[in-house]
Amino acid sequence: MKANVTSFHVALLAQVSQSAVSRTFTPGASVSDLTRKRVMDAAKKLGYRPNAIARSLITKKSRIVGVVMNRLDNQFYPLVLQNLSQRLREYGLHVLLFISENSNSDSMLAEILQYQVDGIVMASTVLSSALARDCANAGSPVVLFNRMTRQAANEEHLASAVTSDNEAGARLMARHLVAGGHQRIAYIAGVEESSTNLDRERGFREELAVLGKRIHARAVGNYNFEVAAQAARLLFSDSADRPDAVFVGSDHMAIAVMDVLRCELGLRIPEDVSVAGFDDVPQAAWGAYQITTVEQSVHEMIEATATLLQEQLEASGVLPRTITVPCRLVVRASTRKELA
Amino acid sequence: MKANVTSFHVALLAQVSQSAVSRTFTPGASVSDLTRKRVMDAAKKLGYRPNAIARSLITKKSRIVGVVMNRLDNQFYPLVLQNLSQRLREYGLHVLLFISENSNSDSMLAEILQYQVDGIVMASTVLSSALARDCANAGSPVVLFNRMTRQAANEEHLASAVTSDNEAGARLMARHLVAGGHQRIAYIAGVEESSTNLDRERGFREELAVLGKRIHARAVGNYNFEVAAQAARLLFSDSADRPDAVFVGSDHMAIAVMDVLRCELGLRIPEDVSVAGFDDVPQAAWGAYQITTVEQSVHEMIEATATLLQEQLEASGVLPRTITVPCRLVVRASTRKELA
DNA sequence: TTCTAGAATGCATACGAATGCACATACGCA
DNA sequence: TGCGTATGTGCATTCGTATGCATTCTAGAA
Repeated sequence: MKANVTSFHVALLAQVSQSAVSRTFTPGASVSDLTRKRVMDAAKKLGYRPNAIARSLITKKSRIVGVVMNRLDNQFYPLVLQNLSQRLREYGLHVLLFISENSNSDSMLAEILQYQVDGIVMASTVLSSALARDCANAGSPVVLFNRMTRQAANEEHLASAVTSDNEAGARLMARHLVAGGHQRIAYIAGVEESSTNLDRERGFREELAVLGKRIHARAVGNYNFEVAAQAARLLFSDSADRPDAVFVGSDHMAIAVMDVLRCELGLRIPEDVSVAGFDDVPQAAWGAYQITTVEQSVHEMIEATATLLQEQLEASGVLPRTITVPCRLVVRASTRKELA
Repeated sequence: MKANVTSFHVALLAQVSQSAVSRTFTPGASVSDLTRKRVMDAAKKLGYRPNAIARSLITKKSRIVGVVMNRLDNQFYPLVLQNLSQRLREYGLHVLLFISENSNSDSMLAEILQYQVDGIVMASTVLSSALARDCANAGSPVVLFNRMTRQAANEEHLASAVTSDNEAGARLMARHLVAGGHQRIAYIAGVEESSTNLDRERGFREELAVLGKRIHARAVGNYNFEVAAQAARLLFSDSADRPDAVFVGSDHMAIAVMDVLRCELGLRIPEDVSVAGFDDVPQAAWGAYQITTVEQSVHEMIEATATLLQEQLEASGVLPRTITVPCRLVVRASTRKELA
């Protein structure tokens, strides 16, 4: 049970200097074939593994990206996490995962920065100006995932961002629902002040207006399963004036809504009421739900995230920027198509 | 934009030695109140954050736990990840996440070990003897999550493990299905050679035998959604001799099975056929599925994992051990209860 | 007042790898 | 032979923090 095999031990056995060992394990360094072979042999014999911690200390590159997520019960985020992890691994980057409980996201950020992460992906909290500045000072570029900073002007140059085109997606859905002949269209919001919700709600409202309609009723689901279920009960409490369509701010919430409508209120979908979601998580395609939704391409969003991270890592001085990924309407069985 | 504030800069400003700064940030070290205050003030003024990398190098404790998972599409694992992350954070540990794609789990392990992780949680691959030994040599205790090593005798002392009592859980389900008067009971396996599947299948088979029944038909779903759907199609291809109950190796697969049975084959659940799962993921409780299942308590399993990790971290020389968490039958609407 | 235990502090070094610099060697060409 | 260039190598230092040791300071007891 040999504890720590260091480059010195390898050097000793290979009869070369420690530098030679280091160079052998540094791509592109100048080492002769003979030396390399001797080092590799000795390393294998001793079971040597370069110490990433020590390497990070001197190179000032930890090859670690901090990823902050909120909760993982909305399946969208596990998918993001999985894709992101695999994509970053191709760059030789690794994911240090933080699940932000409630509000202590600044103490969490402190922990992240202690690890000298090369970058941060925030798919969770809104980043305050102060924190964004902290990260910038610490030399850790930030990519906001699926959310924008509030005060664009001021923080634009502090963090990159990836979002899908929430507004356009919501517009598509507005047109789809109106085309289906729905008259009393309701909206269930996510977290009200979140950029995703603001954009989706704005797009939906404005496109409805263009078509001569308006949001007939509205409730807040907070991107939360239980809260969304409550919102649905609320919206449908007045049986005389119940909506004939509900656009829900996420598939995850839409499922809660559908369960309430069908199991508790005995309504048929889409005969009695249409339900639509947003995200196109795998569950939206499940046989029992078949939710009409707006697809956010996880693949493209991850690609964009990787791009933004990389351009911040490679060259310094590159200004952060925002990439917006297009959305796509996915029509399934949960909404009525023909005019009533 | 000041790049790196080190303990020296703080020491300079606070007019103390670098040691004093270090001690101020080391719980339990000997520092006077006056010194501590001056250091803290200076640190705040400069925005100083201890460098965890440098600290790790000298203390040989990275406070990082490597977590290896397979895919995150089975919701059980995101839940585990979320709970684990939060639980470890209470110990001041952080999660370095690895999603193992297919087979290259040994190259992945090499990467993990380079980061000098304090421990490893494997919720993914079976750990070979060789790799287990590598980890032991590297001083990183391993906790296998939801899986056991194959050759217990030899590796027992190489890795700890947490599993639920898969066999007992499957027995409960066997009794439940038999009590429901089912005659042609089928089983859809997960990954055939996995310890979870072996235990579940054995328990199920043996308890059926005790009750004078046997597995009427069997297919393999590989813990995969699509494969499970195929398995269901296969099992029900002969309409003359179709099962009247299916015990599926995981809820995730059970959902695929239910979709096939209802949407493709037009069968009613549980009137025409009962379906049962394993895990009790949140989706199992969704209105459209309401799956009778065997609960694996994520909470208890995480607690056990944390315990095992901690006892390996604290004291050296403690032998690895296995904790088995009890299962519980959760009866919902997807299985027939009364005798037919 | 003197002595002593204990706390507080600073000095110097260590952790393990990367790298600037100086030097050695090899090769090609005039 | 001589010079210049390219390549390979080792020495010594560096990254930022923790910590053993020696030293100083404080306070309490004799």
